Amino acid sequence: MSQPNLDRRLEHLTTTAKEAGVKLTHQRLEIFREIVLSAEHPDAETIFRAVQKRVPTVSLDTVYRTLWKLHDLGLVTTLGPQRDRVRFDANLDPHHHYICVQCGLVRDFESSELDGLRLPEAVSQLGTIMNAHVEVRGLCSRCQQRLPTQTPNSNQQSQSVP
Amino acid sequence: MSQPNLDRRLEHLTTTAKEAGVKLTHQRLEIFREIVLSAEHPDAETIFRAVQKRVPTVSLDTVYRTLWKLHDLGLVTTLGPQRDRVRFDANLDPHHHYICVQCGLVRDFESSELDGLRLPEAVSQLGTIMNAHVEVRGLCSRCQQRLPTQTPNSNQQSQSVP
DNA sequence: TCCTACTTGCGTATGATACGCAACAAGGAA
DNA sequence: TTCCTTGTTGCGTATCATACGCAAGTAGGA
Repeated sequence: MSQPNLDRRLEHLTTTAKEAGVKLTHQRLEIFREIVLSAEHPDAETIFRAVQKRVPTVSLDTVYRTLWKLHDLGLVTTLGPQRDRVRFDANLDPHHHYICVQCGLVRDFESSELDGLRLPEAVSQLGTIMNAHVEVRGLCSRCQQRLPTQTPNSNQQSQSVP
Repeated sequence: MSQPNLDRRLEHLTTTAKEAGVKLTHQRLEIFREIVLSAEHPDAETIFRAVQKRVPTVSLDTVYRTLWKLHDLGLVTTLGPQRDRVRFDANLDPHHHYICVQCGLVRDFESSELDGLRLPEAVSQLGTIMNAHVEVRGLCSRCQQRLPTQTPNSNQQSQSVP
């Protein structure tokens, strides 16, 4: 990520934090910088080690809490099923996934149109391609109903991609 | 899943197991049935509880081992990053993921063509749609090089979708 | 500069997952 | 059918990621 881009992200962080009444501590800044600058989708442990070099007293727990805080603020997202364990799938036919961000429900759906996706050139330069599928995230109808007359905020993010 | 479909899957299991010299124990049969019959992409714990009703002495550990065994045989796949912790992603722009099944490396790639995916009707009946992205799995070039002159077998599966 | 609510770090708890080992059973051989 | 051999199971326990409670600390508005 380029410097002006980083600056823009940091500005966004500042604004969002202020709006939410969240304090911008040294630790949080460093953790955010680390994840923004990384192209690796690092996990908490990795971020911890990186940040530790510049803030030796930071604790792993703070990294975890900060990451979920950033997540709640909509500043980062997670890969794969949320806060969840590995799940197994016996469906070997081509299919795609719908994942509820609230309860973790996963449903398959089929689409011959999507099965035949044409991937950009760039992808094949990363390595071999074993398969490709679409992952859709949203709030399942059951969870929608359960939500009282509550502001569609607090814990679900409403931004873009995983 | 329908009965004839289940039968077909069980037959496939039998064949594959025999070829691999893997024994078909009562436990394994029940665990496989359970996961094949479920539309929920259950995790190990869930499968364990279900199987336990019919095989009270089964252990959770056996469920784990069986699931990974089935996985190694190419009979089931996992959702999201493999055998891995949750990973964080700071990239909020529309993008897609390339995931190495060997080392867990994740790379983003962009494609305006893929960004504008048209999802089938059926999906919107499952719930709201917050976002959709493509997940590609394969063996990254680095892992390809590392692999000695080894049969492309053992631990990577080469079948279809997550 | 002062206050106060939000944060941090630490110790520890929890929860998922895996490993070693001895008892055990699948399934081919006799 | 009975007998072996080898892969499996269950158990106890280890490991690893992640989260929580609390007292000390600090950001940032008054």
